Amino acid sequence: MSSSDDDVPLAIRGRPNGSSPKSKKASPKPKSPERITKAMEKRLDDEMDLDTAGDTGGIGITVTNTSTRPKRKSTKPAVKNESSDSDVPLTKRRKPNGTPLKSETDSDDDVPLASRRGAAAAKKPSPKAEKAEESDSDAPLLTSKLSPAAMKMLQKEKVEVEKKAAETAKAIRAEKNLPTGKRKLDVRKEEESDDDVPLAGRKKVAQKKAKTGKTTAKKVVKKASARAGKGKAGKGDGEEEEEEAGYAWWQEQTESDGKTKWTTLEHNGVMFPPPYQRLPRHVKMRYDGVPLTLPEAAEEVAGFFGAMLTSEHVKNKVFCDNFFGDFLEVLEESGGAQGPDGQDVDVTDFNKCDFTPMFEYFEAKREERNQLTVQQKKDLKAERDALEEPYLYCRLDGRKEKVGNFKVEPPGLFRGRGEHPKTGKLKKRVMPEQVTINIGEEAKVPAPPPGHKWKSVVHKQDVTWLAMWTENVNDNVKYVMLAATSSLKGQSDFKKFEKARELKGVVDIIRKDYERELRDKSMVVRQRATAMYLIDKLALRAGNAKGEEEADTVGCCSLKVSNITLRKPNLVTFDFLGKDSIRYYNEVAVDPQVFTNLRLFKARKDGADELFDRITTQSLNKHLTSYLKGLTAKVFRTYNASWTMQIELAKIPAGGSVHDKVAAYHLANKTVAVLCNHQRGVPANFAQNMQRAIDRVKGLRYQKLRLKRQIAYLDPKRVKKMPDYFKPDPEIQEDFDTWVVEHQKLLIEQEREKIHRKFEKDNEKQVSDGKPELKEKELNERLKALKEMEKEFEKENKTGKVEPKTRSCSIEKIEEQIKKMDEKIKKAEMENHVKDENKTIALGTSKLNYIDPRLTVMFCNKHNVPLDKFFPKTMRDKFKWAIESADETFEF
DNA sequence: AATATCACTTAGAATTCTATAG
DNA sequence: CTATAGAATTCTAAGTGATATT
Repeated sequence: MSSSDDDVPLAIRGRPNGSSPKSKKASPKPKSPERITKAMEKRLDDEMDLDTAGDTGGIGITVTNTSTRPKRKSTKPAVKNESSDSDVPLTKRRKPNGTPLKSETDSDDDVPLASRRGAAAAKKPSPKAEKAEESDSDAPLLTSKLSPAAMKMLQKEKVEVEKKAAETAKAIRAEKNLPTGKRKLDVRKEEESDDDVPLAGRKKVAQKKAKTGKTTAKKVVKKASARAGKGKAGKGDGEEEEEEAGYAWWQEQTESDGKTKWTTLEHNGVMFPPPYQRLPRHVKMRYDGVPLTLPEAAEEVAGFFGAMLTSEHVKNKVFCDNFFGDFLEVLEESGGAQGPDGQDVDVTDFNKCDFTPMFEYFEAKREERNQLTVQQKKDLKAERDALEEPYLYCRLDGRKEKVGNFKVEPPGLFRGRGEHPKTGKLKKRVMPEQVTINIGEEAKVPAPPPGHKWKSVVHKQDVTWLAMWTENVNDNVKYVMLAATSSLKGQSDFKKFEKARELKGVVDIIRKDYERELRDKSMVVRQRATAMYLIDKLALRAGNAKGEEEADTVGCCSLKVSNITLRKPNLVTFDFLGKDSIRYYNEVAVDPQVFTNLRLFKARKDGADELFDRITTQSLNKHLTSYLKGLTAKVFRTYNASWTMQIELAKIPAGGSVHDKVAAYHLANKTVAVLCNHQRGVPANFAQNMQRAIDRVKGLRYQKLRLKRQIAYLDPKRVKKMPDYFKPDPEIQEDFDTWVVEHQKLLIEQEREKIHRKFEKDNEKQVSDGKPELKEKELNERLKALKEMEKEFEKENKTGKVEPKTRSCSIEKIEEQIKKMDEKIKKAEMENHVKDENKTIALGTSKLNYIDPRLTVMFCNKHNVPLDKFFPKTMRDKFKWAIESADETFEF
């Protein structure tokens, strides 16, 4: 059983000397020397800074010694019983957020599909980590998991990809009549001037014009016909449609100064959550077995926890402590708890609290809601929709635009990810008095709820938010902004991808520069070059400094010494918690100079010290800006993701079914997701579902065998002629005789249920038709079929033959059926395999944020695949600009 | 220069909807 | 038709990076 679970609940880390809540950690003096000498590099070899453990061949993992583990590791939970976690079903295991050592690895795995790579899988540190390791062969990573030969292939491929990138860059510059020289000054100037074109490159405009002309024309036709068809549907009809169609900003060439986001803005403010409704009197939490009567405010907070009893959060000590602390505070403020006789009860011990009555009440409520008829549900929904209606849209510069999160976040318990020190704290109800409204000067200010007023009303035209408040747990600002489908968001999305495409034009120079600077004498330069290398090759995030009161996670610039392990000759193991406390685990063969540098940066530091102690994200970004205005570390992620996608998509051959194309696209998508380390938790009952799916396929194989056995029945000579053909598929051969009996029982059982259900239904019908109920006799009559089945199975098991049900059944027809069955089996098996492979990989994030949507449009056009195979409704809305401006010729 | 503030994008989990296998 | 699995959507936390402040 995974011991990684044990890492979840940790004691709250005390914050020394009441530093200001938001202060970022004070950067200590750099420990690394300012200049690097040859001697220092030489000396590295004499120092014991490398892990010498392990034979070279192995993926054997070096266990970092305890002193270099992050603090987080060494802080052991005060109370922790090992056994409690082992009760958690496999499938509910939490992802390993705790940077477990390899040795803590779960040896038992989530029921794997047959094809699991043996040794490698067994050694994996955790399911999460596995993903990182299992990087697809196409991922631009040099993963040491692979055989030396495969590694070489990979390396070669990576080189190819970069070569291609360099060629592209040169081509771009050549097109601009620029020298292809190294002097970046020239390039920089050009890029900068180019950047003044706010949207697409000027050259593209003409091309786009032509394209969009087409679509516009089409639309006009459609609209006209729609109007004609509707006839007298309404006079404002045409106008309405114009409204809904939205603003095709990508067809305009208007330049904005990039500062002003709007000139007029009207909206209806925000929607507050409904007020708290008290629980029925009989629903009470218990304290030491005694039902408590709580004041309204305290009851609400208790309910927040009570509703979560099945969540993983309640197993987290920090979460419980934080909740309980805040609960007690509210309880005291609101007057305290009473027992059944009205006596005061002093609540002090979390462990004496029992929230199950509340939990059960909420569950019952939910079930009740579930039981409503379809119509009732519809009515309820309509009611809700009517309430939301006023907030759905705003009017920005006269245009109707969709608003995103117009609902004020309801109170609840803060669900911080990973080891967030504040997780579980009470998120208080937001009052109108805390909300600032941003709206046009001319516009009518939305009325605050009766008896309340807004904190303030502002008219900031340089921002896009409509309303704002500060949340109480982390003092973070929450904004109400437009939806992703809005033109404002669309434009900035477009700009993001255009910036990444601009990077194409300079990326080769940047790469040459940092490769050279890997050997620079200056520590600052060398650290910067090394960080650039990691950001570029591994798509690491920038890694801004973080505060004391946040989860302890890192990105590139904030990597700690303990996050990397080095093994000669040039293997680096990255193991750290990144954004959202998602583990990044990767073993990579790096450029030898990078390896040397990392050794140098680690030298004479503690595990908790910063690896890159002389650079910051700001200094790194400042440097990047000198190549290209607006170039920052995050652009590399976008660039590498989209570029990788383009390369992967280009590999997909023409021809084949739509199904094949879809699968191939998803595979390309997966490559990108792995590159970006996008992971997801395995759904609670994944293993169970998987097993069911596998059993279903086995069942199909048996059905296939039965078809063959029909042939055996019709033409017994064949069995002699080709005995192998009549054997069960190899996949079910093992213990077939035992299995098949079990399976047959199951089939009979299923049939029995079916008959029962049918009987009951028929009975209901009889009753509603005013006829007498069916007799028990009738049921028994029907159940006789089961006996028949049983007999047939017995006979089949003896003879290996099945009598066809229908007379007119030719061998040819049966063979046809077998073929169909084979296809069905193959498809189901493929799907199961993919499902298992992707169980921990989140494809959505890269599709939504990193892969230029025009690539998907290009792919669909080129291969004639409907776009909705990849973009669901909301994405099609969000990427409307891409859908209407790209065709099969688009190149990132 | 450090750091605080602000605005915005990116992210996985949780919830709701829906398609389809049974 | 209905239960369920998976897809889609919603929610809000957690990043990045620009700019203001000290």
